[in-house]
Amino acid sequence: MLTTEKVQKLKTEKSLQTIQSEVENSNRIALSVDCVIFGFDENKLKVLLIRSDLKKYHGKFSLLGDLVYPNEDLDAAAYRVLKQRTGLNDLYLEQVHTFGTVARHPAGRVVTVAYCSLVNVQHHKLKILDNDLHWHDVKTVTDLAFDHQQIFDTCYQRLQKRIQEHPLGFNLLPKKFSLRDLQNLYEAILDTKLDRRNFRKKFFAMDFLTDQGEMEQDVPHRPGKLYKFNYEKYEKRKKKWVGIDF
Amino acid sequence: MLTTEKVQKLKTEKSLQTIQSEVENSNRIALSVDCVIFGFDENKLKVLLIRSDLKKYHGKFSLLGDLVYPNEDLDAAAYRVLKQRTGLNDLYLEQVHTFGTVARHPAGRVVTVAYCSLVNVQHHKLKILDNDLHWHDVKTVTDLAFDHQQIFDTCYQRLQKRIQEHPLGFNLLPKKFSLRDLQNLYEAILDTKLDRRNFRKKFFAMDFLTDQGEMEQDVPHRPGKLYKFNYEKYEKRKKKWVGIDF
DNA sequence: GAATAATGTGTTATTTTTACACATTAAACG
DNA sequence: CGTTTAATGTGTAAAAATAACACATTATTC
Repeated sequence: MLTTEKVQKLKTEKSLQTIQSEVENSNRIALSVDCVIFGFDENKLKVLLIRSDLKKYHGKFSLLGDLVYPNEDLDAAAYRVLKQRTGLNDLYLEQVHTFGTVARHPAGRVVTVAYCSLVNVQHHKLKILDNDLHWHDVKTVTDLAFDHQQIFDTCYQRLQKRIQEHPLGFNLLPKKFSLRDLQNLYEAILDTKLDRRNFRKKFFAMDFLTDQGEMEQDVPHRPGKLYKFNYEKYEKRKKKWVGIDF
Repeated sequence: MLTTEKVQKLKTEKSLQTIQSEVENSNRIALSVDCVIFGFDENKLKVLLIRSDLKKYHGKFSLLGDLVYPNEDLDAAAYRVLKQRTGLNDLYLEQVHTFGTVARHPAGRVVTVAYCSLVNVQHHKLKILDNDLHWHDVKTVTDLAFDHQQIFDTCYQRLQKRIQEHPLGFNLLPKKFSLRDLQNLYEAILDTKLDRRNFRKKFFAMDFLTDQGEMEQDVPHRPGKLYKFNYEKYEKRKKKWVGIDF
């Protein structure tokens, strides 16, 4: 693969060949990616799960994962898994954490990199439903296969944190949404109740929502206004967070 | 390594053997850890660097890294590297990000997991100085070997963020420190100037500093009081951050 | 047309953050 | 020893952000 060139071995330096031999099979480890894909539907936060395809974990659910190919970028592997398993592509995907204890996988040493993703359930209908792929209410996620419960918990905590720092939530909503939709989303993700008036004030003050002049349809009560999130405005005004606080 | 048991292959399930074969050599990848170790000295933020031990990057500096052993937990590998290269142990170590583009290492496919660490330069004198191991001012870190510049940048940004959310900074200071020391640390890490009065007010309000009744020694001006960070009090009062803000 | 259930809005009190100035103390220096 | 120097140590007032809280409005349902 690499051109052989004459290299000197100095006291403090190693040749490419030396390193290459260290990178040989004996030191290699299987590497996988696991995707924790959050969605929002019926005012509940959901996560994509499938039946574990490993007999040992028969009946248990697991995250979407697969081995990383030797000639494939890590991030690309995460996108591929998502595409292969769900038919989804073109969405936000963030690396969260790498899990690497020796015994985490029953088939041998497999280090896995967890990715977190947020998709709009309305606009990204699943195209593949193999292995009971389904949206699972995060409130009832327990006892996943492998160490996937730990991975899920880590990603969920990260989501809770990130959602407060960045406008990720809008990826989970339809393009046009009411402020009630938005508040429901935040309440579901943060698992808390928020004051409606202060919530609205907060978001209006940010000034990233544009009034579409449209109203909700088919709601059994006074319809609310529909808004769009203005990414351009957000990008321009993005603030760098400074404030010591713990 | 694993006991062979009779397993049925169902439509949606794989046997351990099937998975094991997938985890075979052809799918394995070399995995390394790289440590970005921050210290603080002479009112400057430093980072531990060594000369790259790879001829191709002769003269360039690099982070402390090594391959992960197949039978070694990922976190353990990071601690081992730190110990082996510097003689240091018993310190805070946090996983930051995993870098996995195909061509990031000239010797072949090597995915690396970056760890970030903060050490007290005063209390953790380096015991090993091979390969020009030294504390390098972060302001002059440029053009590192491999993709280590990117890794360093990522870790530095993470540090800047984490230092504002958690009391990590105290790991970089002597056990007893003046408020000026503390402010210098924050100013160095965040690369900004802070108002002395507001800074003091902030930290006193947190109420995690205990007055040691001692004063600075050998300073060419009015000595300041020395404080200790009270970890117990912090653990009890730790606040969960809630506040949508972006 | 009355009841219902939501949307939509404003004020006040509290807390947090920012900006800013002067007296105090110990060391250094003549 | 007294003066200068360079830092520590403290308080207040304005501004901004947050939290608590109530009532009129609108569309639907019955």
